[in-house]
Amino acid sequence: MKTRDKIIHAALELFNDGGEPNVTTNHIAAYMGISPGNLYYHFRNKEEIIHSIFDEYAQDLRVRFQPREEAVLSADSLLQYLDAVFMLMWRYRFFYANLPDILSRDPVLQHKYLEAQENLHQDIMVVMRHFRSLGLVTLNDDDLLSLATTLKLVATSWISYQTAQAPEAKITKAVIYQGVLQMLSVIRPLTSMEGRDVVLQLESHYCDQVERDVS
Amino acid sequence: MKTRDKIIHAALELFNDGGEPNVTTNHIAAYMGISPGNLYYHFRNKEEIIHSIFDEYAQDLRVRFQPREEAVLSADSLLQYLDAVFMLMWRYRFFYANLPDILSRDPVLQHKYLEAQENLHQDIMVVMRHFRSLGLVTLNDDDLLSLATTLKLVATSWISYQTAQAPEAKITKAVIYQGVLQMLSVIRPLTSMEGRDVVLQLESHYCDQVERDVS
DNA sequence: GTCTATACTGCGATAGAC
DNA sequence: GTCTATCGCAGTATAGAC
Repeated sequence: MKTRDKIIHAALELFNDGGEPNVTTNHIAAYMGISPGNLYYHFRNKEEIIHSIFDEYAQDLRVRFQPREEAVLSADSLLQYLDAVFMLMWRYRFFYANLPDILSRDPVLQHKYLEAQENLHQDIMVVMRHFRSLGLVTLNDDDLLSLATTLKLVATSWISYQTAQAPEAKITKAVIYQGVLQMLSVIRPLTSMEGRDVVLQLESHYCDQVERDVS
Repeated sequence: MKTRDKIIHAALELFNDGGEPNVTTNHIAAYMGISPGNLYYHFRNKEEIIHSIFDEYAQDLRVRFQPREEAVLSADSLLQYLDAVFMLMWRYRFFYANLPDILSRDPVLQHKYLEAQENLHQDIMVVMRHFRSLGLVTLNDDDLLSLATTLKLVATSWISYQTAQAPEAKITKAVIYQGVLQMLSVIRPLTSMEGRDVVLQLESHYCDQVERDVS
């Protein structure tokens, strides 16, 4: 692997582990056993490293969140869809842990982020309207929008909410799965009979995942 | 007013306005027209200033969130209750904008925060059980807990979620009110007939507030 | 209590040899 | 491409005069 890529991956690892604000370029270099100078040969500055990570993330997000017809048709394929999305959150968790901070320091990144969010919002609305047309939820347009906002908020804030509530605890996959469960608990009261079955199925699956991950 | 208190209030103002990480002790001193040395005569360090602000906040929170019997009995007094709480969020909004960051740098504050949260959680549960016993919502114990989590999450994350979505926009009271509306939209689907009336009343009130604040 | 001046620190970043 | 050495800066914090 190229040094440049190694730097990106080392940085991602350290950011996820220690929080982006606490990881300096020197830390990254030391961790890799290369010199600071070498790091700066490959990247103009720390921002550029973060940008590179974000670009990977945004591309992944875009691909995985692409609404796929089959994902909405069965509980099982919906599950694949959710899994993919939340593994993405896990992989780039440092980002979710300090979003306002990171964005406020970097207008260019802020802009990229907004574009990605816009995209995401469209995709979510498509999926949710699809649910509605299948009769799994019964909501008017306003309620659908509120729900989308709540779900996005839970998803993007879950990690930082949890670290604020239980700081000593590391962010584990179990924490992520609990976030999915929280989202499902928001959706459940809004479902029809058929929809409820799907949600309950998903809930029991993610409960198992939490169990497995804790033990 | 004592210099010490002036420092606290100047810091609160600057933190709210510019974000705590971007405000240094020098900024505070310059803003007040005193010397950095003088500031450090009154406070050992920046942390201690933040602690003082947090102590004021925690005390306010405790008092205002104290469940009052009458607050739950009519939509009107419930509204007083909500207003008081959200004005508190407004007054100390810098805190909500950077919670994970601020806490991760300061274990003592983290601990104080957890105590305050524990308290808050108890109070919320009391209020919600009261709602249930009045027949305004129909939920089992698990659902009640999920709802509490979602509401706390929306409340604590709303400001940072909004700043991430619309960074250039200042945090105004309208933003806070929209947060209340978001919470109400979460509650609405869970209410009984009578409960729904109360929620709708509250929603129309906060809609008016948003309107008024925008214009 | 308040000031001025300054020391200390850690991080971001660069220069120049190899 | 990689290293060593080092600069500059911003922010925290202190010393000592008034």
